[in-house]
Amino acid sequence: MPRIASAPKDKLDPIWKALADPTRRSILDLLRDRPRTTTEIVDAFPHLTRFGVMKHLDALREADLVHTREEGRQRVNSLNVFPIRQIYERWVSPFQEVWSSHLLWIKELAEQEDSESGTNSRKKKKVRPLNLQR
Amino acid sequence: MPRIASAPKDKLDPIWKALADPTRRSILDLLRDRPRTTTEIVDAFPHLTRFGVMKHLDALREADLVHTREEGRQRVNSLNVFPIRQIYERWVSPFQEVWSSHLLWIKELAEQEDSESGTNSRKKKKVRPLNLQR
DNA sequence: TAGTTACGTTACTATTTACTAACATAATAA
DNA sequence: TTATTATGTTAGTAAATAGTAACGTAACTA
Repeated sequence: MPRIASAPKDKLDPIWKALADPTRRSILDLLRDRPRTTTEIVDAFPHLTRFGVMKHLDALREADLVHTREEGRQRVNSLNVFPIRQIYERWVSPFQEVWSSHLLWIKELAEQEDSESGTNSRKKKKVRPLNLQR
Repeated sequence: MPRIASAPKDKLDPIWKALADPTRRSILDLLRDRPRTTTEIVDAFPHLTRFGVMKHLDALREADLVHTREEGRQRVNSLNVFPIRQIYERWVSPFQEVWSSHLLWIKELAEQEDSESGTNSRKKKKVRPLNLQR
C-alpha cells in the first residue's frame, strides 16, 4: 500500500472517498429529503443489486455521513451533515481568501497585458505578483 | 461500464474524483501558498515518481482545479478555486438547512426519551417528526 | 405453523486506479 | 556545440474498487 504511506493520513479522507462516488452522492440526496429504510434505498437504484447498494451504504456509514438505527426488523438510515460541515471548514472556508486574491490577480494581469499589446509577449517572462522563485 | 450508466452523469464528478485523493489535496494545499513549476511539485513528493505526480496533476487539470501556463521551458501551475466554489454551492450550502433541522430533531428526540425513561422502548416504534412511510 | 419480507453475507469477477522503470524531447547554459 | 535541466511519454504491474449471483437469517404476518 504505497499510497497510504505517501500522503499523511488525512482525517477527512473517508469523507472524501465516500463523496467521490456519484451513486453515494445520490443516496445522500435521497436522504436529504427524509430518512429511508435500507430496502427503500435499494429500490431506488434498480440497476444495482442489494449488495452493491449496501456496500455504498457501508462507505457512507464509515464516513459518518449516514446514521442507521434499528426499528423492529427495519433499519432506518438518515443523513448526518456534520462531515460535510467539516469539509467546508477545512476546504472551502480557507480557500475563500485565495478566491478573492486570485480575482485580484486576474484583474492586474489583464491591465498589464492591455498596456503591452503589440509586443511579442510569448517568450517574455511574466512574473506574477506572488513570489515564484525558490 | 455499469457505474456510468447507473448514476446520472454529474457535472461535478471530475472535481469530486480529483479531490478524493490525499496526494492531490496536498498538491492543492501546496499551490494555495503560491504557484509552482511542475518540477517543484514533483520534488515536493520524493516518495513518488515524476510520472505519478504528473498523473495527479492531469487529474487536477481535468477538474479545472489547476491552471498551467508556459514560461520558457517551465510550466507554472496555479490553483483555481472556482470548482471548490461550485462544490460548496451544490453541496454545502443546500445542506446547511438540513444541518439546523437535524439539530432540532435531536433536541426533540432527547426530550421525548427523557419523558419516556423507565419503559421498554426497545421494541417501540418511535416515529420521527419527518414523514417516513411510503 | 408456514410463508413472506427485510436485512445481511460469502465467494467470486471485472474494471479502474495508482504506480514504477525506462525512454524521449526540447529549452537553456557552459 | 555539448551538457544539463525541465518536461512529458510508453509500457507494463499491483492493488483497490465496484460489481454480480447466490445463499443465510431473523422478524413479522396470514
